[in-house]
Amino acid sequence: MARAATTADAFNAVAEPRRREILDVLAGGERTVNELVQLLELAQPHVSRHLRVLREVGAVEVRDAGRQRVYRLQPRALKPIHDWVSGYADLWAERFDLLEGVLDDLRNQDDGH
Amino acid sequence: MARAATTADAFNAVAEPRRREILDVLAGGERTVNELVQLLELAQPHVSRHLRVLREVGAVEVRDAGRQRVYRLQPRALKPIHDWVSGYADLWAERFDLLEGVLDDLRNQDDGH
DNA sequence: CAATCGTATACCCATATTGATATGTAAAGA
DNA sequence: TCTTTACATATCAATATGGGTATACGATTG
Repeated sequence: MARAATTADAFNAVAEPRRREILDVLAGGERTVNELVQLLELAQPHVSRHLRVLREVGAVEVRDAGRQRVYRLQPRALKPIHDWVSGYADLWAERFDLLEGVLDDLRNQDDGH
Repeated sequence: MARAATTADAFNAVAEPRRREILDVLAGGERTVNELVQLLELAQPHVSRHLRVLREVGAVEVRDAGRQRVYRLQPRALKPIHDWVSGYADLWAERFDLLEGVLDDLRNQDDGH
């Protein structure tokens, strides 16, 4: 069995840095494929394929405008990621680091004896 | 060129559901490899390899305890993910959805004429 | 020292990937 | 209608993957 498809879920889709860049650009407003090509300095077919992946996980939506296709962000698709990682956000807060330090010290003292 | 390595960064490491499960378990406290094997119902070599990936991105740390190896969470490694996705968190808030709806309506009216 | 336990690593396989390039297609313009 | 524009898709190559299984290795135990 191979690695999960990038279209499997938002986690996989967003693992690719280029796709995160695309989303970052779209966060600033709708964009045409060509606009993305120029902004990201990527080949057009690559942009199209990245957009396809993002579409399949629901992170972007398309709208036809003549012979252009306008993509826009659909940030809700990122919510599962946010929900998951937020559960860890507390754990690296400073106060927890301090606590962790204390606990480490206690452990080391135990090891020492 | 193939897909980026899972060890390239936290985003890639965490794209695998099994690795997220491992982190979720470790969020509850340190665990031995065997404990993870039993909790996750995965083959031991697979757990070991997943742990290796998580180690390489700094998401877990190991401690030797006799012939066992105790893994613990290092949540700081997930901070880049949280930082990135938090930028989108506002965008799916209800009030923004409402605003978005209004904007869509306006756009459609324009298209109609 | 031999046997066993707890982990890590090596190997094989099937698969999905990204980049590059070429080609197909629908819309707009001459 | 022919051409150009704007995208999407197909194909090829190289590669990293995760699962399965076998095996190697260090620590503990007898």
